Amino acid sequence: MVDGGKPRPMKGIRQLAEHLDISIGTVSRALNGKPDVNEETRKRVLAAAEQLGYVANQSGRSLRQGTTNVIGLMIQSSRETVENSDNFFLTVTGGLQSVFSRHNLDLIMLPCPHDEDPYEYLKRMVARRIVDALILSETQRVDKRFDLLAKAKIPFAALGRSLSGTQHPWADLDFDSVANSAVDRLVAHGHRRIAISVPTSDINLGFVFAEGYRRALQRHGIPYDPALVIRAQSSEQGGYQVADELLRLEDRPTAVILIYELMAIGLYRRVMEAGIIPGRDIAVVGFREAPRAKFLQPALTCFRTSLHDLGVELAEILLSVMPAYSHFYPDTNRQATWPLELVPGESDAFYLPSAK
Amino acid sequence: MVDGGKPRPMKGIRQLAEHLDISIGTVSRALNGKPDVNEETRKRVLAAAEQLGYVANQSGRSLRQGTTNVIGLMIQSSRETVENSDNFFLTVTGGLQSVFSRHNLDLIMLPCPHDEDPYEYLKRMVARRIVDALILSETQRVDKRFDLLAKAKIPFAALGRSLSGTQHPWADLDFDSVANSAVDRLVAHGHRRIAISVPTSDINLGFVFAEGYRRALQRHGIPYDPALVIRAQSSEQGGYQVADELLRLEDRPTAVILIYELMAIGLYRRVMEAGIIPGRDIAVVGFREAPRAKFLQPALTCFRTSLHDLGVELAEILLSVMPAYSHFYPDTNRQATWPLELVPGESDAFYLPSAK
DNA sequence: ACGCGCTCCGTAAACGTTTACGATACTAGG
DNA sequence: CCTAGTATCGTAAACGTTTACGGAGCGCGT
Repeated sequence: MVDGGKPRPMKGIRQLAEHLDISIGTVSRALNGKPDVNEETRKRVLAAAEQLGYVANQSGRSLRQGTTNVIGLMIQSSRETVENSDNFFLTVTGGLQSVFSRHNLDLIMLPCPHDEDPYEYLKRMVARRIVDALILSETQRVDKRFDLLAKAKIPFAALGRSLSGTQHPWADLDFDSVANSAVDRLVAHGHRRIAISVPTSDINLGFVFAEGYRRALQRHGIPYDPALVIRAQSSEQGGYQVADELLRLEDRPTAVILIYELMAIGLYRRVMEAGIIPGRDIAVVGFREAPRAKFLQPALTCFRTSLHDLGVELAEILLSVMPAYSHFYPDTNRQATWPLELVPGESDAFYLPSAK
Repeated sequence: MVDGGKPRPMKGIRQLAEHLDISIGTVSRALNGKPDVNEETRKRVLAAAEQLGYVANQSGRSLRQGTTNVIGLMIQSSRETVENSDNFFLTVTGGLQSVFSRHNLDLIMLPCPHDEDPYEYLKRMVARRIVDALILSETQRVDKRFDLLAKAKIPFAALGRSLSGTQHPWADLDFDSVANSAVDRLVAHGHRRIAISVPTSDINLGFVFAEGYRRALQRHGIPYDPALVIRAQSSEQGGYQVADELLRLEDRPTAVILIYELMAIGLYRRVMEAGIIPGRDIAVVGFREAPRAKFLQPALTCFRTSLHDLGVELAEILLSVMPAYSHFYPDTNRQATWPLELVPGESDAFYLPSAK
């Protein structure tokens, strides 16, 4: 052995260059797949890099080419989110990464602290240029963050819709038609007094959900009663409160649609305390996680989808608005409502006598 | 108005300097609170920076001073994690951030893709120098990642213990004494044949949990039966499978300890299918989330803790091993087992006839 | 022999900061 | 008036990359 074959800690591309006895520029070109470099030397460079464990310093690279190869997913982890979001984000993240990794992009999650204004937090992250592009989640009905990103000219997409940021790219669960189908199904079972739960925050999905519900009622000629739209946290506790509200109503609904399946746990509990059996005395339809719903007693009728695939779609949408990658995804539809599939359970299986 | 008061997009500290008509070095010193700068000019600089919306480019800063002011929390989001971890991470993250933000450190989450080896992923992240320090989670019993970090001389702490990385700093839930207390309580109720669920993966908490269980049995003179230690996913599905296993045993246990409270949903379901009523025919004790457990029917006896405060503790532990911050937390205990508190429910309230 | 094009490689500038160092002005003490 | 000391500021180097540019070597056609 001639000299140090032992991989001592890499300092930078310079060390690698003088170890190979070629210029630093050539090494860089070799590593980055640039055309004008001999295939023979490229192999040597790659081998040496692998052996010495060299990985390009991100700060240097970012500084030079103004790009970080990192995509940020901002999550607010608001109180409500912490209660309800489950592994929603982790699952979507899996889908996102499966696409990003093909382009050597890394995904990081940016959790906005509870006590910081999301807008300010985002502004800070944008200014620090720590990411090349951003994915926003938990979109509000009006959400100033879109204007911020548009003004900063940072590519972005959203996990969820918003009225702000005209025509911004997004992918979102089809809350609208879920509410629609749920009403349809319940009406077909003879129900006409149907309650619905919506989130307490101004998150846009609540509005979309409620609009789908309202539209379905109208289609069936059922009058809209605001008292049946119940705001509650998307948690077991929230489900308990929903049931509480329902029991308090004089003309008690015979069915209820929950925006989050775990709410059913609290709701079941509360109505049973009142001697009411879910699936027999009251119909319940939930949303979003079929495997979980199956284990409730009675099994919750629910809507299922692949959040992973939603992540894939969203990743492609984002890349299609990033100049450096848009040629890979030229004809992408920039706004995707993600379908869900009904999974029948026993929680709404009974028919009201009034139905024929 | 003299000239452009309108904040046009900031290019860098240079623009800011010539706008103020002072040197770039002084601006930098002013912004960073260095001593040798006139208080008067510092005020002017800060005001101008605020007005023009200048924020230091992170790449430039990182390149120069070799520090990023970012802490990474690596999460693996393995299949099992996605099923079970819930908002565990988001809640702990809140605690972490409440400490980090005091030091102007940002926390990002690094989700390792399912199809990538965690070790390789971590190596990549370390080499790219995207973070100053790292927090590992979902620690395996033997976990090579600790050696990697030690070798790379990157400050780190772990959310969870491991046998690797001798004396590495960590904070962890006290799985040991939870299992202990659960057994104590069940034995006091007259149970002697007590099953326990552990994770399917090699995550260390499963071993710790099982050890506490085993130790408690020994203390009570109850023989250890390996058939009663049931490996299952920490999910509703897993709970269902646990119940399945229990029902298949010839000498059926009268009590079961679950490592994750949502497993109770599946377990309840399965045993009720067999005509067995939880809380009457079989005692169930769960773990980790009291507010959720309360809404199960019967309410699950459970152990509660503040994951937020666990995050706070972990953050302080990490900072205490970071040279730049260690003087803030000089006498921190570097290894913290986090206590949990029993929340009695109805799922284990009954006493076996054999108990006096 | 000459010019041209091609392949491959080295040189050096540039990215935006921070910071060591030196320069300047001013104050105080003699 | 001179000097030392202090407060404040400007200058320039350095961090590790990427990349525009030019140069060397070579083959080939005229």
